[in-house]
Amino acid sequence: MIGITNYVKYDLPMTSDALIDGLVRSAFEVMGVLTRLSAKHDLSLTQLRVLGILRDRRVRVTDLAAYLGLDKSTLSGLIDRAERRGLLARGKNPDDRRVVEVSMTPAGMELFERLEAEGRVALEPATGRLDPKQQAELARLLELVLTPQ
Amino acid sequence: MIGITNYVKYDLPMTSDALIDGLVRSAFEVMGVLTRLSAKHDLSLTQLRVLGILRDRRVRVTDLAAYLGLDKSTLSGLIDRAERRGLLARGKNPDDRRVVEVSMTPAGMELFERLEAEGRVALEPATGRLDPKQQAELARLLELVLTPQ
DNA sequence: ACAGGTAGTTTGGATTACCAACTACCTGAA
DNA sequence: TTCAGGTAGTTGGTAATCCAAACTACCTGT
Repeated sequence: MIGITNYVKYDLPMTSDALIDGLVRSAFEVMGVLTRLSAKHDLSLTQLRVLGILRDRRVRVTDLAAYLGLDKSTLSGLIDRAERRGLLARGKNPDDRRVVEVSMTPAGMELFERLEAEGRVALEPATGRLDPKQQAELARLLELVLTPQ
Repeated sequence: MIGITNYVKYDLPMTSDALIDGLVRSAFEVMGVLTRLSAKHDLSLTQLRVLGILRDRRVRVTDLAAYLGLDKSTLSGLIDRAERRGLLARGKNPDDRRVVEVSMTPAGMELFERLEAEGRVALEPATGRLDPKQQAELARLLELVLTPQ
């Protein structure tokens, strides 16, 4: 039994607490920055995220909901408000008239690009603590962690 | 003018898009995991965060609000609900009777520890894509990025 | 042609968040 | 000692976010 226990123990992928802790803390840090940034422009974090997704795409509501892990009904209201502000537009799909395709307006694009630039500046104090080589290494490791499979 | 432009350009701390992108994407990834985890136990992300903060501390409402970047009134309701569920407790400070100190109950502690373990498992697919050496390196770089100054 | 399924919206309710106003309490200066 | 002004937290009002269930409009296969 002891042998089996040890086998299982050493066979387990032992992720260090430090890594989990770092990932969670950096997540909260980044979300804090993005939340403050969005709030400054009267956007919610989810709205910002939607803008980011629609940046170079035109997406149907169902796909947007699936991607964000939200209910379609949640998106309805969110899109309503963004449309009223002129940031997003609803479009019909001629092949299937049930489908609503959401896309960015020029105003939405402009706002998103401004937010993006401000985000870069806001994260600078953090990223600036690494030298270029470390930045590249961190980017590489995050890419690895994020890549499915 | 060209000279000045170039000077400014090269003097700027140029953070690569890849790093910003990685940080933001990993933040959303981690928040997604934590959100699903919290939801499974009928907690909000903020409640989970409060539990994490109170894990080994007893904190006054004002400090909690400042730390989370939220209004005190937001905390009032959140603490109400958590108290009603038996996860948190309000305590009086004898030195200053205006102060309310929030602390975790044993039930809150137990729930948080369960969440913590589940979080480790939920993040395993991501962290498991790195070998132990890479995990340590990523943890080190994140620590650097997160450390003020 | 129509039964059953899919895409979105609407409605209702809980939570989260803010601000402003309020209560209770503390502190320092007269 | 007193009391004016400040601080800690709560309450009430409003808006946004989110979900689930019910609904409308539309598509698809038999």
